[in-house]
Amino acid sequence: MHPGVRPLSRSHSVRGVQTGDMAAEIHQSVARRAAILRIIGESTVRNQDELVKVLRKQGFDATQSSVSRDLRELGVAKAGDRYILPAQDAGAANNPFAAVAKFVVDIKTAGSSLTVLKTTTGTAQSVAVAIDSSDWHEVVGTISGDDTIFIATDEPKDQKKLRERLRGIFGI
Amino acid sequence: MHPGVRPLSRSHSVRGVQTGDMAAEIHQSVARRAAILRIIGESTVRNQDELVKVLRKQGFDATQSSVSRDLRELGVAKAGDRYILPAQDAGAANNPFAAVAKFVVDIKTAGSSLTVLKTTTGTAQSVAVAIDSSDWHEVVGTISGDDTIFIATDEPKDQKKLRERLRGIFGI
DNA sequence: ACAGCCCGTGCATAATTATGCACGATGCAC
DNA sequence: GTGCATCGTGCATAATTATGCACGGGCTGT
Repeated sequence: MHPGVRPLSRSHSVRGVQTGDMAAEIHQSVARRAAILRIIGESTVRNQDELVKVLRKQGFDATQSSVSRDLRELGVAKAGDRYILPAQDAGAANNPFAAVAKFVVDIKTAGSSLTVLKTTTGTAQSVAVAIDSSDWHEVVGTISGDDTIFIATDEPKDQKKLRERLRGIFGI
Repeated sequence: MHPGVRPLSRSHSVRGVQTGDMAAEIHQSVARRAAILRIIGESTVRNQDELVKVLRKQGFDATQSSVSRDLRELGVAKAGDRYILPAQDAGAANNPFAAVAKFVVDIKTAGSSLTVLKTTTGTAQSVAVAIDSSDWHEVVGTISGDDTIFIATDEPKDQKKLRERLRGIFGI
């Protein structure tokens, strides 16, 4: 057993959570950044100290410096006295998933190399094109049918990384 | 004569300027704010001191504090290391065609009621969903296969109108 | 076991931005 | 003319944000 597996096991036993939450714990800053986007989208945030406090209420401990780095990484802007989310208009223009994300209904894995997406009928190909155009280096290949897409990755960590990314994109 | 008029007269006699420039002089901050928007739109501005310098080169004398107030008033945002203009186009965020337009390869008509779209393989359904979501009142109904979409309209003028609109959207 | 690499983080503080205060200019009413 | 209100401005500095540095954790290879 690798030492890295132990926190995983402890987390499992204390919280009784499922695999999805354990993955979220491994990628702490990923979860925190998602929370930041949500907080800013839902309320007015005027400065980083305020954001630090709101994050703490949601279980994230981070200092102003980490938050500054997060905001920079996320492309969040400050207009006058409040933070605003990255412009969705420009993002949508370059975001291949903007109009096809809604077609994805489920994400599963098969073994350690295959990720399976279920879509609404007849839309798999469009979603697959968006995935292909993203050129993720973890992805070895994709194949799509009518409502199902298979995405092959090499190592287990690649599959895990891909799954987290897809969850973020499709909100599943 | 009011004492306040004297500097104006002196300015006129010394510079030989015209009414336009006198108006610009009266509304100094209005012109400066327009210049700020132009500068930010044309180049990368990283901090307010830099903007003060560029403004000075264009004939505007203002300190960092005035510029800060201008930017606040103009709704200019700072994202990471640069200033960005206020979002001009929120409409694109709601554009259902943003990511599927590229799938359409041809537009034809059949008779006076049918418009036929050809798409890349497997993507017709996604494009049809975007068309349905637009709720154009000229459209009676749509049906899609793998790479073909039929759009029914009632009168010839409706078909013509639809075709022009689709040409505009898909650039064909 | 170790060393090396990479990444995220907090601390301290440099850099940047915002703002309180006082002032000058302008317009208006008397 | 004066007095008052409003506005924009600069100066000084408070508030906010960004970043250099050191550290710890995780991962990989030997």
